[in-house]
Amino acid sequence: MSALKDKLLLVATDLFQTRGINSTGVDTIVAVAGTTKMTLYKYFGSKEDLILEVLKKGHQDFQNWIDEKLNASSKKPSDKIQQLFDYIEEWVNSPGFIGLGFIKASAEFPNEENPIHQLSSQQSREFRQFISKLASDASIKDAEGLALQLSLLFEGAVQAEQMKRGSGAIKYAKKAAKILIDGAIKS
Amino acid sequence: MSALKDKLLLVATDLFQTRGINSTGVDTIVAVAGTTKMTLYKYFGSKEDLILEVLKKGHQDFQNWIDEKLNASSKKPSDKIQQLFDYIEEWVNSPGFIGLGFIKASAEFPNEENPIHQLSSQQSREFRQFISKLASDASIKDAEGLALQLSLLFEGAVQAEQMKRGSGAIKYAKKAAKILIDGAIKS
DNA sequence: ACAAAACTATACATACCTGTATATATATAT
DNA sequence: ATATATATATACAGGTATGTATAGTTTTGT
Repeated sequence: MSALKDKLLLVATDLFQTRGINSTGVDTIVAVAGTTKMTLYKYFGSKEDLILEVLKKGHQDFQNWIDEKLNASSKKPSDKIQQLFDYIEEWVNSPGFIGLGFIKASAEFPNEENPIHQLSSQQSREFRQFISKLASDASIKDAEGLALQLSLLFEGAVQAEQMKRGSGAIKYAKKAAKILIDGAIKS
Repeated sequence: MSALKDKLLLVATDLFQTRGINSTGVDTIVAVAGTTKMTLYKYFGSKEDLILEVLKKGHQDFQNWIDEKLNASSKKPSDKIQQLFDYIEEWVNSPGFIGLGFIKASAEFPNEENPIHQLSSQQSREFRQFISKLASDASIKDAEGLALQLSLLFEGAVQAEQMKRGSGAIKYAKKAAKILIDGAIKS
């Protein structure tokens, strides 16, 4: 990957999250990245392409991070799901945290036929399935139901944190997750 | 209130939710409302003013609706909080449901100094305080903690439903809410 | 009927947006 | 060294955005 393409993705990710996607023009992106529009349009055919790549990279980075953390800490399935929100909390409270791309993107592109909306929707679904697998590995009966509940807490907390840094939402989301997981294990 | 102003608010509310706020121009709004820009700018000094009024009206309407439902059904505080998600489910599944304005608005205007963001943030806080009062009336100890958790479920479910109608998120949010409320009562 | 208010129609100023055309400069590789 | 790929600089086309200016029409109240 070219250094400039990387820089453009990085800058766009940050600007999209802090100023909004529609409110961030390509002129601003190239100015901050220290390059020109010609270069941006060489690597990304359109602004839509850039947005899609930003979303893909953000989602991959997050999934890889969480995956590594879970694999490094424990091999026991029932531990993994219990630790999920510990790592989410760590991620939310890390200095570089700027939120989740697909939450903002789905709000800014609500039309279900829009490719950006479709990708956002898919990423939300993928993360839910990831939780669902953790749950079913831990022998939880209604794994999908629990996964949906935990994803609501997760997305709600990230949204709250995007809205106001240091909201403390993640702390209570974690407590709620523990209660729901314990309840799902026993039943 | 003038009939045209009302119509403009109604049309703007719908278009903002279904197409996004930044993606909806005032020309589109007046065309759908069947009037002209001159009239829009007579009632609303700017597009920002219109957005703010749309948000205020949407929040008031929702709060009034939920308030009435809760007051009509029961006078017992401990019943009210238990029924909260029943009515939220009814609201989400009602035909005219288009989501919550402040969720989309805070995503589209992430800058904390922006008046639209500030209003969104305030409305989210107000609804959380509303839940908190229900909880403390029901003699729940950590009323604020529970209120935060329930608001995460609520906003997460509405977001999921905005993303994809018929997601079923609210059904599981309701189940989760029941577990969390029962847990908070006993402790 | 007549005056005031409300509303429409239309054109426009100004600014910004995405995307491209053209020409030039700078690395890199063989 | 020389060709090739990479990047810059700049201007501009075409579209759309918000907001206003100006003039005409319709409705309403008395």
